[in-house]
Amino acid sequence: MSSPKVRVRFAPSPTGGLHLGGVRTALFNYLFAKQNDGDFVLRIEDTDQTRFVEGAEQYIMDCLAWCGITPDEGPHTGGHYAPYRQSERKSIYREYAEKLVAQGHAYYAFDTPEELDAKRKEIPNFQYGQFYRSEMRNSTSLKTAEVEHLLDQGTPHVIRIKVPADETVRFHDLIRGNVVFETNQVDDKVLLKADGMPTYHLAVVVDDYLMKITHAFRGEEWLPSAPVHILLWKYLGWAADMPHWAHLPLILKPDGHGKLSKRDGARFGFPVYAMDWLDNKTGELTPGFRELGFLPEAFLNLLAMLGWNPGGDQEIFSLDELVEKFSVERINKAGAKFDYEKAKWYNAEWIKKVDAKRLLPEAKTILEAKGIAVADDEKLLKVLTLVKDRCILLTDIYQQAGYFFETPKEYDLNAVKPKWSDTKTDFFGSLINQFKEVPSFEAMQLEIDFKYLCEETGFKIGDVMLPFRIMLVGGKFGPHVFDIAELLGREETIARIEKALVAFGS
RNA sequence: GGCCCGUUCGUCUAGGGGUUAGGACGUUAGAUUUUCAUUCUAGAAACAGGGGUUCGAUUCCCCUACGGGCUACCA
Repeated sequence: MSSPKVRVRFAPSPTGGLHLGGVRTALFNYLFAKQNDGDFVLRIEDTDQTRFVEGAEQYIMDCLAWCGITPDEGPHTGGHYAPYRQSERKSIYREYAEKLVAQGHAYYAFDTPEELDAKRKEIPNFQYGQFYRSEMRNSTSLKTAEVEHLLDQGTPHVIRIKVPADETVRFHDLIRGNVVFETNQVDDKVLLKADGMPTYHLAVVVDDYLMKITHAFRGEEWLPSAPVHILLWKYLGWAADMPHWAHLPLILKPDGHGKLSKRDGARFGFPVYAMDWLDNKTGELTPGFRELGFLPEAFLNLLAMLGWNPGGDQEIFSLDELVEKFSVERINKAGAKFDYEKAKWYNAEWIKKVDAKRLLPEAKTILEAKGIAVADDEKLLKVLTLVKDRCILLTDIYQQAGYFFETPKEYDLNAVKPKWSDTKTDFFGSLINQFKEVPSFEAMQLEIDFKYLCEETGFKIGDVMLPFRIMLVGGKFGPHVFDIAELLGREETIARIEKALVAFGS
């Protein structure tokens, strides 16, 4: 019998922005699926109605689309296993929970939140499980008649798994090897909440089964609850179909204290979310990698290298290469601290690597945001070719390319004024005349003429080169001056010299 | 506290019973670029500690320490 088609899922909760770790989980799922000609499923885990955030689901879709790892099935795409939102699957879960109760693997519990709180205060290290189960109000401790009465009255209740005593749960993790838990340490997790919604624990098992998921990649934070899931797979009679587990190492804060969270962005000065996230309630904007100027290629690349590597010296990988080279065996066990400096390096490498044409849409957006409307794509393309290697973030395009489309508003006068003189004014006057007559306005020719004029007037090239740059650019940066002049064209170059002469002379 | 997972330069990591422990980011120094960035060259920088096993452990085993995760009618 051949093994079933590989199917993986990315199952986020729509509770806000999608952070780094989430995208990496999605990426690893995607890589594994595509490498094995499998399906990548998006499932929205919106079973907690108190944490549901409007717009978060669309945001997640947009993030995946931006990254280029779009799901084969999902709430927007559809698929054979729809619906893909757990809230829309609500009616499915009760049946399985009740089945577990009937089999004695789960039970009704009537404890109120207040009662649970009290118990937790009273008993240190309280666990709702075999040791205290009998002290609580549930169908294992109450008389059958009383349970029926409570049920008939519609008393709010949950269904909890009945974790057995003195058993050992063993399972194989693709990343960690054999993992062992003693059931005595596992508590009776709630499976079905009082509002009729399943908890993650029930929903993930039922849906993974129903959706024929073969491999489950998720964060390491889920490792402690894995025994509950394993038990559920067994009790539901689906053990043979249980997916292979792979618990991914966490992405940690740069200072190594805890897993990376949304708040760390502001604290360390880097983005944590994939894209800008606007909290409609507080109006708070959490910046994203996309808006800060990251290329999705770079974002994915750096994420992939956080916890995985193919073994060689190569560090730059396209998505296709990642799909080809990815292997679960080479995922690390230890958590990785996020390093923003290295993240920026990946981005700079990708900007260099990518064709200028690829940058066109982003460049236009960035320039337009600064009030520069680019009509001439050809010119922008030439400009980008000239300056893209000098950009670390896409947003650097404004500084590096803006002056090609806009006369400098300010000049770095400190770099010129102290050494300015009337003779320099004369020099540039002559330069204007020369530029007016140059037959073809090309960088090479301009440079030759410029140098010739220097010789003629007795200026050292260095003395007039920098002022010339500042006239055209505004500051001490940018590619070769004569390349800039050529692109600016005769008219604009001369206009800028004339304008700057006024500023420098005053 | 309990349980689980982990531990190679500051960071991401390669390696693996005998190696000058390799690469990358960052950092330092120099070269190039008559601006800045790039680029190039060189340098500093690591096997958490203690016990075993072994002729030999950074590598295998155990313990300790440290780090992380979980411990909700959140995921």
